[in-house]
Amino acid sequence: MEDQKSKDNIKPTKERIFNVSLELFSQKGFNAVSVREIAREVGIRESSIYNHYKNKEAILDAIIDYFKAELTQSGLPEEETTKLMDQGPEVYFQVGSRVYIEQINTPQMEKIWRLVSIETYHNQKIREFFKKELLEEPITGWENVFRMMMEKKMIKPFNPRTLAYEYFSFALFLFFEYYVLKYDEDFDSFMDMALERMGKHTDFLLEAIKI
Amino acid sequence: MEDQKSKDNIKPTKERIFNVSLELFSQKGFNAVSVREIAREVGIRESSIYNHYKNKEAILDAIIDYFKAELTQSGLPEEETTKLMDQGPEVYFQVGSRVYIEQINTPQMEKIWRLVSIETYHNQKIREFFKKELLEEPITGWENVFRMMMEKKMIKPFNPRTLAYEYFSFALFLFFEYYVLKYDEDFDSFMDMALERMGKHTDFLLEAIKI
DNA sequence: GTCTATACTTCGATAGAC
DNA sequence: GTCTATCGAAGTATAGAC
Repeated sequence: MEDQKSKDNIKPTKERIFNVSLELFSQKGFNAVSVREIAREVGIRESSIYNHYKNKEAILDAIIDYFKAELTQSGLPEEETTKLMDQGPEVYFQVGSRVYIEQINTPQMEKIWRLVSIETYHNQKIREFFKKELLEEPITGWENVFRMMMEKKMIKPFNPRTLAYEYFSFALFLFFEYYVLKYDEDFDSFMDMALERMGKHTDFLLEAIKI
Repeated sequence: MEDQKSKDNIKPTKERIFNVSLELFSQKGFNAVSVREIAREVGIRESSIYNHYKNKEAILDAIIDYFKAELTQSGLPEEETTKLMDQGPEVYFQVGSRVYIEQINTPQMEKIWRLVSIETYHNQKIREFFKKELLEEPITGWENVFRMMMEKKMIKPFNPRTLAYEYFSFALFLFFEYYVLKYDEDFDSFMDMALERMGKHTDFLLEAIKI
């Protein structure tokens, strides 16, 4: 099997610019990476970058677009969700969140998660994306899950939106703690850590609300 | 009463540099503010800045030091804490968190909270500060609170650290949502929003653990 | 599509007169 | 302690030869 370098070298230049930029942006942040540095790492002159992307911002836009597309196609089919829930809330949280997390945590996506985390404030496009796709959309999704569980008499009656926040804010906290505060430390991956701690969190929440 | 501008003009230049820098850093982030811009806003030339601070980084250091000092002296006295807790967990959470939040939310401090939020990743000093003072120290503090409540048989037995995370991660989530995602929107202040939503969160948590 | 060369801008910081 | 003047470094981006 070829190593990463030789595999990258036969890829089109535009794709190599994309990969190198993502790697550097996710490590240092957008502003801290220069076009010169990207070009050096790709192995071309900086002027050649502009044959593939209009400017530096356009590279970031391409990364965000890629991220959006990956997220959009990662949802579970409706019928799978219903089938899973019929096995009870415990199974739903254990299996459901594992499947979901695995889908959105490829090595490529890990870098983009990191980039989104560290640039959420500095870049308006990323901020809007975060608010919509990583906050509002999941909260509404979990609100619906809790409402369904209530209708199926699996859990006690609560305000489903309150439950959604109780559940999901902890996930966002883990996300922030891992990607922003502790990225330099020696975790294996976000997934291993998150799954274990989300398990404890879910146990606590379920104990409080299940019938 | 004098307006802010004339009050600022009679202050020492060093203090005016501090205030202007804090204002600008908290709005745009450290890197996005130039020494020229600070000087212009203060009303002096940029070379004069260096008579008061060694360099741009030193201004940021001064702000962080000020922030640390304010936080250190804002704790409640031990006896007050105990007295409050003896009135039951509901009172403790309602009154205790209100007093605490009020102490650390002066207009000056709001700007620093914001600055810390948006520069946590980009600046190593701020990141270490965040991890220690705004994450580990409060978590340990709340862990002790829950342990005391358990010893006083006010709440059911749980892992106190788990409870600390259940309680405090929601606060950090609100903090992040307000200072990073929604700062440009029309909230009155973090406090009004946070107190109301922390109330709901605390009600839910207490319902789950109280005896 | 890549190269060399360079324009243009902005930045942090310093020297030295007053 | 403030000013004028200026330096050197680094950044984005473009023109034009090959």
